[in-house]
Amino acid sequence: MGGRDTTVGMSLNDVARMMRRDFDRRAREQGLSRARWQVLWQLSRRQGVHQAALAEVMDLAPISLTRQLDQLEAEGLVERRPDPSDRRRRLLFLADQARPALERLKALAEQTRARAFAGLEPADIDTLIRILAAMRANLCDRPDQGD
Amino acid sequence: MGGRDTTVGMSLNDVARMMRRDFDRRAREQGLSRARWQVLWQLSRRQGVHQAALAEVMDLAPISLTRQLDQLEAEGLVERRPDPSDRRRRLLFLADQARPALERLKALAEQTRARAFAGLEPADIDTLIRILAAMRANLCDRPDQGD
DNA sequence: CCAAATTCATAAGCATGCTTACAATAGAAA
DNA sequence: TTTCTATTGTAAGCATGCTTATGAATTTGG
Repeated sequence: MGGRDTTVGMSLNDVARMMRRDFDRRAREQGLSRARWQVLWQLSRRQGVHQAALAEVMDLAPISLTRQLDQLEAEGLVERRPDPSDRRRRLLFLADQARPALERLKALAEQTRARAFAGLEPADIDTLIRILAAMRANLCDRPDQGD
Repeated sequence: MGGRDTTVGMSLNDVARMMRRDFDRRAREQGLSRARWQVLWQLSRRQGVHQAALAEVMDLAPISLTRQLDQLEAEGLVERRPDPSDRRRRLLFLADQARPALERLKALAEQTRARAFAGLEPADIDTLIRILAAMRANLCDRPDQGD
């Protein structure tokens, strides 16, 4: 059937989903979804980016980010300011008010990580990192490959 | 920053997303999305399951599966028959008409797999399989862990 | 400098997942 | 048997991603 290798991809997907789900379950009690937390997390280290650049970094369609930002701005967790040098742009800033939630969620991510990697040798984790980096390089851009 | 390990989880998620995206791009030209293809694929090896069981296997909420099946049934790719022994249930069958598409999509999945794992040693792939299995076991069920 | 092409943010509308709620049915308890 | 409980499939409505389209602003070519 040749399905074994195909199954690796599925397993990868499964495990990624299980990690997301574990984190979501924790984050939910904090009133922040993963999607929203990731915006805050990226923003915390890129104060002043404009939306298109942040969408690029997050590998999200700009419109998808727009909607998250609408919500986060309405809740006072994010601030959008006009860019004086380009009136199309809006520059993004993390509101100080978002910091505590950000820290809480970071701790939750650590819990999920700890659970997922429990019992694995550091060497295994290093190997995983190396494999994932190679796979990422293989899959980057160039939409015409595969055989 | 302590962020390195958290980043492994993110990388895993990223790579899984990149694989999904690569496959989606290929599958799109066939008129079948990943979500729909996965239903057919699972069904092909589980003829006659009922919906709740299939949802369980696919780790999907039953209602999510219901909608896919509505569509697939309307297109003649899936057949729903009443279960004579339980009138609540509807048993699922893959229509013969779905076989060719299924085979095509399986080939596409193989292309994505080949691209993702290009240049990796078989030993690395085995390691990846082992690590993913361990992680899966770590993350299975039991919603109260993590520290 | 002006017209054309590009970029930015956003809207409209679809796809697919979820939670919650419900009616029909099956099974267990009495 | 009758009643209570659990299971099955589904509806309604939300969350979050996407594609495609659009207006405003910028950049580029001439």
